[in-house]
Amino acid sequence: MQDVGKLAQVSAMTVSRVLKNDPGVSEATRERVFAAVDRLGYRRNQTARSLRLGGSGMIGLVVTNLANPFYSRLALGVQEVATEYGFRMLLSNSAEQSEREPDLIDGLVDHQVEGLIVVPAGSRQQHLAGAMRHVPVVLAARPPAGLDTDCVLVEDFHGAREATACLLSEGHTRIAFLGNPPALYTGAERLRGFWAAHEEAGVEPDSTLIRQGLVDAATAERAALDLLDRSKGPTALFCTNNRISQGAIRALYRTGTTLPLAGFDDFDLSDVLGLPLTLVSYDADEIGRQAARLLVDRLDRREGEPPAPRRVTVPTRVIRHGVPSGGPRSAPPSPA
Amino acid sequence: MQDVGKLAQVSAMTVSRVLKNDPGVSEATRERVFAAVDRLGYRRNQTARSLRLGGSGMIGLVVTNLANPFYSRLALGVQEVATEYGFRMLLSNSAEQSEREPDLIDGLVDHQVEGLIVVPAGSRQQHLAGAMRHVPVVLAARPPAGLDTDCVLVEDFHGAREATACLLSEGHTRIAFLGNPPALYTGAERLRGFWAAHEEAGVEPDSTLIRQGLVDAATAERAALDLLDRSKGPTALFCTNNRISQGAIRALYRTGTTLPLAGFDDFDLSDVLGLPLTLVSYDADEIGRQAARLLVDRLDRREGEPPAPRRVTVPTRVIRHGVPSGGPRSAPPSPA
DNA sequence: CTGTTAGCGCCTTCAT
DNA sequence: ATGAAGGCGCTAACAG
Repeated sequence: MQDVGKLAQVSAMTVSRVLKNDPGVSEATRERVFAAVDRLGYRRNQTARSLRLGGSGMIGLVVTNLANPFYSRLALGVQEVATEYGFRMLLSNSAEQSEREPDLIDGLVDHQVEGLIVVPAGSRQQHLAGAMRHVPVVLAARPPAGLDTDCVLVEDFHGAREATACLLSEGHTRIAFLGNPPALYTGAERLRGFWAAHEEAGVEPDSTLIRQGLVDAATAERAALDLLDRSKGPTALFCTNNRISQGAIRALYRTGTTLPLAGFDDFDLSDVLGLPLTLVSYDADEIGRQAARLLVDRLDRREGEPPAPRRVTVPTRVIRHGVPSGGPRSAPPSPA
Repeated sequence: MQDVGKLAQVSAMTVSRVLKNDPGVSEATRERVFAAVDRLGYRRNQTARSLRLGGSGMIGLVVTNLANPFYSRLALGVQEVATEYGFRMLLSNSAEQSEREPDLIDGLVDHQVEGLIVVPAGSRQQHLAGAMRHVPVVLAARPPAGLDTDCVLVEDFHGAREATACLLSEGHTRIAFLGNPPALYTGAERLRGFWAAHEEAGVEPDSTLIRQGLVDAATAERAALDLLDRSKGPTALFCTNNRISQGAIRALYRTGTTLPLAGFDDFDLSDVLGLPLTLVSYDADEIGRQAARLLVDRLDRREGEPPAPRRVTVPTRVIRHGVPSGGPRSAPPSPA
C-alpha cells in the first residue's frame, strides 16, 4: 500500500480510503490511486484487514462426503447464500470419519471463520460445543445432540412414511428395509417412518427383512443380494438413501429381478432405469441455503441476545417412476 | 494469548513457544500453559499468524460446477493432498460463468491463498495472468492459453479416439457426435479424437450427425431426440461428457430405442442400464491430486528459479457394459 | 529457559 | 481532503 501510495503521490492512508470507497477523497486523487493500483497489480491484503477489522469474512463448512451429490449440492447452496452476504467458504470433508471432525473444526476456528455449518459425522458432538465458544454453529441434515443451536433437517420421518405407504397401498406386505446405521439420526428417523407406515396400514413388518448399518452402495448390494436369495424374500424394497438405493438396484440387476423400490433421495437417471421407483426427493441446495441463512442471521445479531435455537425443515415430495409405457425396447440395431 | 499467559503465570511469548512445540520450554511450564489453554478454550489466531509469518496456509480452488461429480471428486483429490501438506482449501464455484471467474480469483488472492488451482470456465485467461503475479496457478482439466504454467489434463484425444474406434470396429459407420462447445478445449480435443478414429478406419464421418455446443443434459437430450427422429439416423452415439451421455440416454429411453453409446466419463449406475455402453473412464480425484502436487511443488521452490511449465496427463481407460447376459427380466411381482 | 522489542498490512482515530 | 500515530494477535530476533 505504501508502494501504491508512492506511485500515486499520496500516503498509504489515502490509498486505503480510496479502496474502501471512502467519500472524503478528491476525484483526482482517486483516479491516480486506481491507476497506480492497476499498474502494480496491487491487491489488498485481506489477512491484514481481517486482523484489524476483527472478522475474516469466511465461514466454514464441514461435510461428510463431498463425492455424494447430496453434499456437493448442499455446499453449493451454502456458497450461494454466503456469497450473497459477502462471505467466502472454507470447506472441509470429514470423509465420514467422526474422529477426524474435531481437528477439522479446530482448524477452521483457528482460521477465524466467523461461523460454522456442520454435517456431524458421528453422534458425539462434544467438540461442537467447544467450537461454539468461539463462533456460531449451525447443523445440517442431522440435529444437535445435547447442543443448543440451529439446525436444518429434511422431513425424514414423514418422507419415509409416505414412500413406504405407497408400497403398502399397492398391497405389498413383505417390504425389506435397507438402512444406514441406526446411530445416525437419519437412519433412526427413516426407520421410524417405515415402521409407522406399517402400523397405519395394519401390517406387521417382518423383522428378518430389516437390515441396518449399511454404509455404502457395496454393503447395500450385498445385503440386498442376501435378501433376494431367501426362500421367502421381500416383494419390495425400501432404502434409506441414494447410495443404498443404488446398491440395491445393482443387486436387482445382477439377479435379473424387477422389484418395486422406494427410497430416500432422488438420483441421476432414476427416471430411465425402467424400474418401478418411489423416491423421496428434496432440494439439497435448499438445506445449504437455509443453513447459511440461519448462520448469517446469527452473525448479524452477534451483539445482543442470541436467538433461541431454531429448527428449519426442508420439505420432501414423492416422485414415482414406472416401467416403460411403450412396448419392449427394440433390440440393438445391427450396424449393417 | 496474554490471558493464557496470565493464567499460566508466564508471558505471551512463552505461550507462543509452547503452542509451536518449541523445544526450549521446561516441562512444568509447558503443562501449565496447556492447562490454561484448555481451561480458557483458547485457540491460536491463524489470521495473525498468517500476517506475521507471511503465509496463510490456504490454497484456492475454482471449479466450474461442483454439482458435477467430476468436479467434486477433483475437489476431494485437491483437498487430500493439500491436507497432507498442511494447507486448507478455499473453494469457489464459477457455475460455468466465465465472467464471474475473475472476481472469484481476485477474492481468493485477496484472502492470501498461497496458490490457486483453477478449472477455467472460458477460453479467455487473461485474468489468470493477473493472479500469477501474486501466486502460482495450476490449471486442471483444461490447458493454459497463452499462459506459462502447469496443468493437469486427461487423455482427451486418445480416449475419444479409442472409444470411437470401438464402435467403428463393430461396423458402425453412422455415429452421431454429441459434444460440448468447441470453444472448450475438451470439446475440440474429443472431437479431434472422434474424427481421427474415423480416418484410421477409413470411414467418412457424416457431418449432419455432428452436434456441438451442448451444455447440459437437457440440451443433449433435445439434440439426441432430433437425431433419432431423422429418416437416416445414426446407428450409434458418441457423447463428450457425462451430462451429455445422460441426456442422450434419456432420449433413447423416451423413444424406446436401444443404440450403442460411447462417451467420456463414467457415471453412477452406468453398469445397470442394460445399454451397450463404451465409456472413457478416468480417476477424477487423481486430477485434483496431481494438480495439488504440482502446486505444492511450486510453493516449495518459491525461492529460486521457478520450474518450466509442466503438463501432467491422467490416463483413461475404456469400460464396456453390455446388455444383460441372462434372459429378460422377470415382470414386477404381484404383491399378493 | 524466559521475557522484551518490533513489525507483518491494514484501518480507526485524531490531527492538520 | 489528507497525513500520523497506534494497535489488531502473533512471533523472529535479540536480550537476560
